[in-house]
Amino acid sequence: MTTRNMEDYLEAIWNLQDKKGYVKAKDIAERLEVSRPSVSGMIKKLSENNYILYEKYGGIVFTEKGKKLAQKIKKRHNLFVEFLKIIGVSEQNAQTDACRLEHDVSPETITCLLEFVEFISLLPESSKWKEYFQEYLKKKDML
Amino acid sequence: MTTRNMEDYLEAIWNLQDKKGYVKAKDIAERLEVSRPSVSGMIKKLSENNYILYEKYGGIVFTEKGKKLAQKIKKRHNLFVEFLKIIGVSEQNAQTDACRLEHDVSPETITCLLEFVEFISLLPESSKWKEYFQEYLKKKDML
DNA sequence: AAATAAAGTTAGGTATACCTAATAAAGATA
DNA sequence: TATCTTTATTAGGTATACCTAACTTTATTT
Repeated sequence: MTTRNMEDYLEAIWNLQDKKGYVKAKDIAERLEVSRPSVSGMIKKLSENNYILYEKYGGIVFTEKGKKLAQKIKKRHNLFVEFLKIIGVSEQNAQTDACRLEHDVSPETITCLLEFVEFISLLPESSKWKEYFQEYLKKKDML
Repeated sequence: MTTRNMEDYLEAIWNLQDKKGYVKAKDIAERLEVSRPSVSGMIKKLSENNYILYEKYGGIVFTEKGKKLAQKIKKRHNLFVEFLKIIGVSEQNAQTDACRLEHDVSPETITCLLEFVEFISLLPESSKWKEYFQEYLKKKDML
């Protein structure tokens, strides 16, 4: 089983891989704001659980299993960010809140949220729901 | 500072208080599916942090501070449940997922979610957004 | 190539939260 | 009231995840 934390590290590694093309323990530490020993420990754990391939002082490479999981986590993260932005949360809070929300949610909720976000995104311009929503918020402000 | 766990216990105590009129450590243990020693430990901690008043082998009473926090947590929980139900999650999953989602979310997200749920709930019947949404899901099913 | 700097690991320790087994207190019943 | 049952606590131990300080390995510079 994967813990919340393993998921966070996998996601961080995925993002670094994506951005820099390689992954250094130091960068993981910086991104997650933890100490380097903490990263060492988690790398060992992820390696033992076959999410990554790793040799001491060497590089980090995803296994198929790890890649699949990392992608899944990343998708879930983006889904939450998208939703949060739809309801008006700022980019920054959307990012940090998504990191917290994305764990331990039932598959049903993921599916529903996905469909809801899709539905909203695909609404025709003419529906104007967003304008209505903003108008609603404005009215509330004035009370 | 309160941890995620303290919040879970406070919420459980609040709900039991509400339902039975009094709170026994045993009931907390059952509701949260933890052992009774775990409950003893948390009761001690909550008491030390002035969220509840407690004496060994005695009853549990909220302080003002504890009451306020418990209410806040409960409201947040209900907000998530409401939202999850709007997007079509079953009552049961909505309840369990809300328990997980309700922690560590930024105030901005709470506000946005609240306003969004309010907005959706107050839409006139004539808006028919729900029908559109269901129709959208049905069409997807058929692909 | 040797010295220095940077990156990674190990050792040892903290905090949270959990558990089982054993013990103590309270409450119910014979 | 004494016994038995239920409930609560303490003792002792596990697992996760974190930290600092000390050490090792790798990489860079001179």
